[in-house]
Amino acid sequence: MKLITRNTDYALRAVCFMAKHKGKVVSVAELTRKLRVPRPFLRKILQSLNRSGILKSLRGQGGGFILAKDATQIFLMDIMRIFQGKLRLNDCLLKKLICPNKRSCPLRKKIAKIESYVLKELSAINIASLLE
Amino acid sequence: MKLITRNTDYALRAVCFMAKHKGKVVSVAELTRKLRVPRPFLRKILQSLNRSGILKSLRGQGGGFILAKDATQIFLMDIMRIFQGKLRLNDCLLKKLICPNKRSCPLRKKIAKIESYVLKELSAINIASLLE
DNA sequence: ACAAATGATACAATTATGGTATCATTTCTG
DNA sequence: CAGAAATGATACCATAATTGTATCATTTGT
Ligand code: FES
Ligand code: FES
Repeated sequence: MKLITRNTDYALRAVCFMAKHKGKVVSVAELTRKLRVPRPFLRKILQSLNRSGILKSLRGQGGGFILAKDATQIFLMDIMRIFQGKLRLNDCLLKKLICPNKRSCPLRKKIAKIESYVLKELSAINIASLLE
Repeated sequence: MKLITRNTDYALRAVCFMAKHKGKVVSVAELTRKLRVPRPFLRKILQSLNRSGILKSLRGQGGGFILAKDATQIFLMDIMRIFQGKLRLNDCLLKKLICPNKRSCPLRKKIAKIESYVLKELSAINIASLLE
């Protein structure tokens, strides 16, 4: 069971690279060379990051991508959410067959507690803290 | 991102049912009726639980399955591990491209911490606690 | 005008999940 | 002993999610 999927992974690499070269406009071509990530896939990923406001894009010759905010303001959870959706550990597959009344379902409660912890921790990790 | 997959779910339902009817030998036929789970799939699942020592099976006419241990001694994590493998949140996809030396990789450390928490919590939830 | 970049989007391959089918073996019952 | 009712083992199939590729349109610097 993976917590982080491939596209989140690639996105992280790209964002970290750009954080290390703050202020520089980086093209997909360069990122592909530096990160060894399949180029068309990386493009798609960067476009998502752009739409989500993590990156800004500059079109035309000499264009590329650049961080839209400071590295301390971009969190792991933000990026995960873009590519993996909302973190939902719960959601009760086991409809009422385990617990009599889902209102007070003990399993749901326990899993909800785990979920909120994971969420809190992932939300606290920012890109800047991954560089040093 | 699901924490619990379908087969774990079905397994949980079955085990909970059997825990409620402690001592009774239950056939797949009966479980299928009660849980509304596809029969051949459920068979496969129960056979796994048998091989893993969660259930005992009794073959031949009048046979079926029965819990191999007390419901307080069967933990959510045990069942998850059977169907979903080891919980690995970490494993560094992002090979050395983020962190200079993976020995002291800050991301790995943080994720390892989250993993161990999740593991601990899931390991503490036993079947008996889901019945009441 | 042209080249170099991204935007949008449709399509394809691979893998994981969820599920079915079948035949062999065991055991109870008459 | 014969036959039915159960599981054991295992191969196969279907669907969905993940991981990509390809292509054409648009923007922009020179
Ligand atoms: S197990 Fe789902 S509501 Fe309780
Ligand atoms: S991000 Fe993988 S070793 Fe650090």
